[in-house]
Amino acid sequence: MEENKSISLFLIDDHPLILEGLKSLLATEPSIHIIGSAQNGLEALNFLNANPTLVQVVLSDIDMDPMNGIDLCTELKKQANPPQVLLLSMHSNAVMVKGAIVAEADGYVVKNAGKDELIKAIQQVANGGTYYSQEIIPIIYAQYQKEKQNHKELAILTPRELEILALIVKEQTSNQIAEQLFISRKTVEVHRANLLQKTACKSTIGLVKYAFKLGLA
Amino acid sequence: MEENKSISLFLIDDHPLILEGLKSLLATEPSIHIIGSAQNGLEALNFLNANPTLVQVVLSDIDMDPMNGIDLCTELKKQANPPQVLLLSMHSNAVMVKGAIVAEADGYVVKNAGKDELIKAIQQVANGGTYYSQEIIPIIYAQYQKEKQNHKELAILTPRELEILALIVKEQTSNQIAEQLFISRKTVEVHRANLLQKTACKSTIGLVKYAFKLGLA
DNA sequence: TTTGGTATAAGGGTATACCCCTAGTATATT
DNA sequence: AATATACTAGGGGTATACCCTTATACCAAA
Repeated sequence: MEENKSISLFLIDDHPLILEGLKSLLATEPSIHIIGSAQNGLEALNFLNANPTLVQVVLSDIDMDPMNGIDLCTELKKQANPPQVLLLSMHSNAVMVKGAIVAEADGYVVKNAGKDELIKAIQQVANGGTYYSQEIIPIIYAQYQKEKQNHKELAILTPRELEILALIVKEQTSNQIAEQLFISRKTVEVHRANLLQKTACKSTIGLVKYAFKLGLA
Repeated sequence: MEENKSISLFLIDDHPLILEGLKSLLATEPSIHIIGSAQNGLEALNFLNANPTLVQVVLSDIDMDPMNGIDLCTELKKQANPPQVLLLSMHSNAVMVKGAIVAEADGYVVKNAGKDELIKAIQQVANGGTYYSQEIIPIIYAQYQKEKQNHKELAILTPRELEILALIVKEQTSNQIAEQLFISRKTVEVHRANLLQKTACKSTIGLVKYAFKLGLA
């Protein structure tokens, strides 16, 4: 079942210029015919829900509002006979790629791919396969490891320690934190000491930087 | 001098898909003919230097490497008879727009503009005019004010104070900073006091947050 | 030439951060 | 029942941060 019939494609991108560009680009490819297009995930979802089984492959940008490409994919894949979803993105952003995988996207193509690669990706997912641009794979892996690391580090800190860290970042002294939490200043100091030890920081300044790095501030 | 002759255009975008898309898009417009294209600023600059007076309008993306669209524009505008430069961007990012203005770009079109708007922009800059997408203007203004504020705050701090702030963020104590800068611990403490006073912070923690906010860390 | 800003330095004082130690209580986990 | 972990709390000590005031030297702008 290579390409006996032409593939029905639905295009989604919030930038009209790119949308029109992709249309022109793919218009010359006989194995693909474009059913329609939308400028955001919500609009696309409405069309696809109203016309099920019409579209084989959905080619969607990720950055959109309302409803980005990943959320659209998640919604589509909940259905009984979902179309194949091929996501397009500007960036080789690992978080996005991870999101795409979680959303069960059938493929992920970066925009600095060529026309040939795009067409190959469309054909591949249309045939029930997957297509992820080669270059993103190492990036996902690295970022994935890093994220795992962050979560592990956060898990070390107890709820109380996180609470106190938050107050430290708010420029509160140990005395103020103690009053606020109805505990002794000494207890706060114990938590501080544990925070320093667990995070391997030399001083409160390190804790603040740590909080920033983990996005707690 | 409306459009007696067709406009010679040079296209630059690092994403082949978008580049090819734009080509297809503009190919149908009789008032414009595409001379050539490049995938980054450096490549474009080389071509344009080798072939001066050939190109009337340069339509360039901003995010590129090596040499982004703004730097390319700056370089081009240094020359005797520079082409008109129309910049394209994904984002209505104020910093970029400001950069474009500083670089003396003749226009700035966001990618969620339509084909008609793009052609209008090209024609307008080809005729010696300028074209900035309507929607970005309020955003520039707001961000511009904010930036001015940031710069004003930064300007308050003397070079020495910035130097010491950087060391504070690196978790150095006053004694360590003093040793490192071959000055007295007391002097460092004076600088700290001035930093706290100028930034209206309560403690070193505030200074660290301040440094983060201003992108110094 | 005076004025103002910057950088330097010092003495003296209090509050805070951080170090060492011990130790009770509650809640899970095994 | 025993063990582990989190949270609580104390005593005692040193280093650091931060507050007050005063003071000198340099340089540039008014």
